Amino acid sequence: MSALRALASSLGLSITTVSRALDGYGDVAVATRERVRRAAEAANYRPHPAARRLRLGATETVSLVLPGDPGHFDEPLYMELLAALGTRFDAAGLDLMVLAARSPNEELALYRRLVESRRTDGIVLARTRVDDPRIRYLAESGIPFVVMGRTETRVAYAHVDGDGTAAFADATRRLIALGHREIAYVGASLEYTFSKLRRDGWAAAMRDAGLRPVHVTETAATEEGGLAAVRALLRSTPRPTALLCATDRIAIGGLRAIKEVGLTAGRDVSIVGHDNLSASAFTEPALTTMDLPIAKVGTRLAEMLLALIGGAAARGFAEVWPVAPIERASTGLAPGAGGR
Amino acid sequence: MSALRALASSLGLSITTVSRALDGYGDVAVATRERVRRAAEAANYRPHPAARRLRLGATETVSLVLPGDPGHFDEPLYMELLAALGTRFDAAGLDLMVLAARSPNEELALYRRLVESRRTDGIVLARTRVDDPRIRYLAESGIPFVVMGRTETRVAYAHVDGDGTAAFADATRRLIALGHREIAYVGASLEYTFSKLRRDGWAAAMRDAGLRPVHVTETAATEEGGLAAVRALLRSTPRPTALLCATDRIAIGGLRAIKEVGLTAGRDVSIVGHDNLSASAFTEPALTTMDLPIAKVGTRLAEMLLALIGGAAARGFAEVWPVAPIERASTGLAPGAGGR
DNA sequence: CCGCAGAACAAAAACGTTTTGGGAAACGCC
DNA sequence: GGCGTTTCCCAAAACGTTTTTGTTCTGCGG
Repeated sequence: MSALRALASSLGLSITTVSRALDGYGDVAVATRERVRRAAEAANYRPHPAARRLRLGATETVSLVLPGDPGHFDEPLYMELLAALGTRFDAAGLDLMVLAARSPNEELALYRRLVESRRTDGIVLARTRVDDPRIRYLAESGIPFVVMGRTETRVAYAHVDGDGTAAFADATRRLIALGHREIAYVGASLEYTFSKLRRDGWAAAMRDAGLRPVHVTETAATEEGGLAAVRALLRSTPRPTALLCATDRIAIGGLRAIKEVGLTAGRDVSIVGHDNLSASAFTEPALTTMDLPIAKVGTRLAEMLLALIGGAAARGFAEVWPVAPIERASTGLAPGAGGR
Repeated sequence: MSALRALASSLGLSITTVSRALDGYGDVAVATRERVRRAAEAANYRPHPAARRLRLGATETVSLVLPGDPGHFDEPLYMELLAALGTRFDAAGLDLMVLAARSPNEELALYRRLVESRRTDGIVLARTRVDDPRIRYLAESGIPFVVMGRTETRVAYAHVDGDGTAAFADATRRLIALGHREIAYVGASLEYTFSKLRRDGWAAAMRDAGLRPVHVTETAATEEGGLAAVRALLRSTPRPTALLCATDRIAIGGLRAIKEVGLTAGRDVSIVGHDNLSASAFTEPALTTMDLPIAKVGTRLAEMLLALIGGAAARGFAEVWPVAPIERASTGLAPGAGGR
């Protein structure tokens, strides 16, 4: 016998009344409502989720797809994002489901399957590309979704992102103030929006200062990628005296490249990252970086998605948050720039 | 009209036949089955999950709770585990749901809610403690669950773990062979099984070599924790010449402590970690560490859980995998040990 | 005293599947 | 030709809720 039915008959009531009492409807006497509530509490009653979902036509579930970029998804940031999303959604009574794409090309198909199978009320999407077919598809499908990051599109989509452009422009200006002139940008593939935006910030600040933004490298957003890219950069002439890296992982690889050629980071070559990984405070020298409060971003994204599921329009939800600079020892005066 | 009903009527069949055709039952003519399959394909039909789950009495969902240890859960390992679990469960048609505990004390309550609300067919549990109430509860509740790691209990529970004891014993022996005598263990809290087991391996190898395992430190499994712990150790007399750290994050903090006092890791002090984080290959010097293939562990755990859900008994599922040593530059001959 | 409104509860439908228990037609066998 | 067996299909029940649509009182105004 269904749990609800058992509860009802034990109380001598109909399941209708019990259900409505638990949902706090007004058409059940206060005394009865309380009696039902206590009994439900005592019996530890919970409505059967599948039954509820079937009846309601809602899945009470939101989903996130881990990008299928082998070796790239392991960024600690995702963990923090997941945790924040999880707690917020849980508080709202929604389940958070995670899928993993096996490869980048499989990703779109996964999203497609997700919405077609009607297993989810909403989707959280991250690691955006400048031209992002996933976002196009989701927007077209009409399913509520929120995005961590940005993309280039004319349709409105709910998102939160760090202001990488401003942050990298600021960082560039700070380096210029320290006397640097040859400042390189070491980015991830520019098809990723975050990488492109950060490059734009760097390039704009360079031009504003009358400098030419010549050194641009695209590489994998890993330590290995950073190592290879910076190795190459340090062989170019004129040799950059400062390196603006799109991520901390790239910068950590860059640090090693600097050491490899006998230079000292923070003195001969300044280097800056982004993400403020926990390891970045412990590199040698400690890495200058930038910080976006991922947990807060996650919570905000969750709230946006809840609103969208509730029927709100995506149009109002577009937020670009400031990124906090974190100065550490890996940046300093340009060599030969003279005292402070 | 339900999708199934629509499909059936468009084919001039009953929903029974369509359902059975799609499930590949033998009591529907091959021709009909194919016809149905093609039509379903064309209509992009998927059974409504909630309806299916209600009827089947299965949630087709498994869950994992992110430990509510603020600042501790961000270990990249979890990401890799999640990805592996996700792909394997997805292949089996199960959804992977993640919850996040807000604090360690809230964790047990979360598991309780999880099983009581009947929202999940199985649970994956990680970050085990020597005395782990979560495992006791789950075992008692009868829900299928698998564990990454071990715990001390008399009940059988399905698990996969790295053989930290053997790995740390081996590492200790290697350090002894390099001439080290004062070898310290820098662990996480010993209430975590992994930390206790690794300490046991170290201690056993020390005693086997006639050395006294005196230097044991418990600290947070973070870079900060490692920094503080190693700082203290380097002030003790006799000063350890080698440090066996329970995790890479601890070791990364330790590296900085070594540098702080003007010593050189790999020459004056050897240091070893565990986890083989991507950053560990890029520390200065590169960190000697150990590697457990987390993705494979995840896949295996998923398979175990599938078997358990299928009715298998937990008794047979207990695996302890070897951990591969990764030699890098942070270990070397003990000072004054004389050439090889 | 009649009728009516409101309060408190209940019967039944609906959500979209899967599966049980047939049932009709075709077939093989004596 | 009758009879059991297969083969193929279907009607209906069931899963456990929520919600729609009543129904039965009670109290009250006229």
